[in-house]
Amino acid sequence: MSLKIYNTFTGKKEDFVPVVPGHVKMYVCGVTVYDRCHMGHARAGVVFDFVYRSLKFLGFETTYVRNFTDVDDKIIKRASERGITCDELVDENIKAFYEDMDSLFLKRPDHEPRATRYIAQMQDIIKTLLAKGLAYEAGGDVYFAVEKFPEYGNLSKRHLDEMEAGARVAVNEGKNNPLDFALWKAAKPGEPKWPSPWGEGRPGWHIECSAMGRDLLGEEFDIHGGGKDLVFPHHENEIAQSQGACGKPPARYWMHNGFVNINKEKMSKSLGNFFTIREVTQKFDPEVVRLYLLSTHYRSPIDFADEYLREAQGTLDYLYRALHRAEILPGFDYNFDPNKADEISDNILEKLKGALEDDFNSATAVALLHETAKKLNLAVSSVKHNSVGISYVSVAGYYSALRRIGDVLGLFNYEREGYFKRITVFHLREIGISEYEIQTLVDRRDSARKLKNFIEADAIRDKLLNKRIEIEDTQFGTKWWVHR
RNA sequence: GGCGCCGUAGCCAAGUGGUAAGGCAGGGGUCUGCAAAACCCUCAUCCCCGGUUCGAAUCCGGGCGGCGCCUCCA
Repeated sequence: MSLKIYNTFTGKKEDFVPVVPGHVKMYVCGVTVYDRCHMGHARAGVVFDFVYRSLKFLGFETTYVRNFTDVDDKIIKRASERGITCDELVDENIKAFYEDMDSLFLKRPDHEPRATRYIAQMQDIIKTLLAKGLAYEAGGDVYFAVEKFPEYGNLSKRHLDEMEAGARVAVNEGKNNPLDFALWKAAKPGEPKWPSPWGEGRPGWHIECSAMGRDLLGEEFDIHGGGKDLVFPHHENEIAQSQGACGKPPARYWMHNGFVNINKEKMSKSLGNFFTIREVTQKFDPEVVRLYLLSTHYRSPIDFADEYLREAQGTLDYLYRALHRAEILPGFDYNFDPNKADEISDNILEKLKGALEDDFNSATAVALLHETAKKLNLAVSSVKHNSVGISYVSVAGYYSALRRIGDVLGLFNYEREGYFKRITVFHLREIGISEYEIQTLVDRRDSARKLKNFIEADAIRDKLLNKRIEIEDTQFGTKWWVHR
């Protein structure tokens, strides 16, 4: 099998054929940096990070571009409300963006262009469009004339006459057609501005992606991604501009991720039902958030609720426990020769490949995570019970396969016991008990058990359980952890 | 009003022509002093009605229900 990608443009899953064999060029719309990122941004970020990791896993060389929109109406408005400059606002939010996205273990794209650094390239495109008669000037503004571009509406599957009938389009006196959109906006007093052949002003929203995509990836690249809400008008307009100027659509495959919902409704600022990334990662480990977001296919909507995150948390605990059990096995070798485990891991990774090639099916990859962890647990317990040499090979095979799946999903970033230490510290502070206190109680219970004083031992266990500390008696001694 | 998506077990969620992945919850076990953890077993015929087909959750038509876009938005 080979990679198949659902293309919004055709509405079908298609065989993926890159412009340059073996090399994928991908452009994903980033954020407008006027505020902190919410879970919707997290989903788009995680989804395309997963796509990026998948492409690499599948053996493609990949060039990934994700932009920042750092000039825009909302930025101007917010900066003036707060009494700071646009630059200050932008810098602050880019910094916050990196804190949030880094916390979610997103790999940095190869290029992260900012719109304001591409003013000249945008103006070049606008000049071309004017020269071709696809755009017109109106009092310092420049608009794209949608009627001059016959393919307009092909991406979002709508037609000009239908949209005009919709009548929800704002009327602007400068425009010939209410659906025409701004390529260049004349500057109002106090706004950021750049000189141009049409007077001082600033670029319209859509033109930046046309300019940056072309500059960094060329006139025709492979994948263009973003949230579903960008299909219209943003990507539709981007195609109009780029194709209008260059003669061909900028990208071959258009990928759009579904929304994050709250109670089945779109999370949005206007509904006031949104959560910022930092609010969520304060309650749940970022890897839990990743695992949850990837447990549903990227095109489907995903409902967001603590209850669901808690389930993902349970799964992540289970996975880390399985890894940990293998790691503490006497004689476990982190540097085990992977060739010896080939048959096992190859088989699993072949399945992973199948899932990724099927339009990046992360949900199936997550299922594979479960299956592999279960087999790892079995292999570990068989080693414990009869120490047959061959089982070590199985342990190594399942262990490395599990980690490999985790890599593609962006999980298991915490080394060895790091994950458990992290959640322990996090929750103990919340519960208000120290590790020392816990260990003292655990030791007292062990003494009681040795004397077969089970009433005392169980009383201590209950006491710990009340503090959400769970006890596990193993052949290697008594372990405890925070029950979440 | 136009366009589009979706409807799989109590819940979450894959599967898009050959007789339903995975997870949570539930039930029954193994292990354990008892637990916990882990493992094993168990738990659906795919919104409704027609049609195409040897065969459909999967294709077509019609309903019903939910959601999204058409305005800034991941």
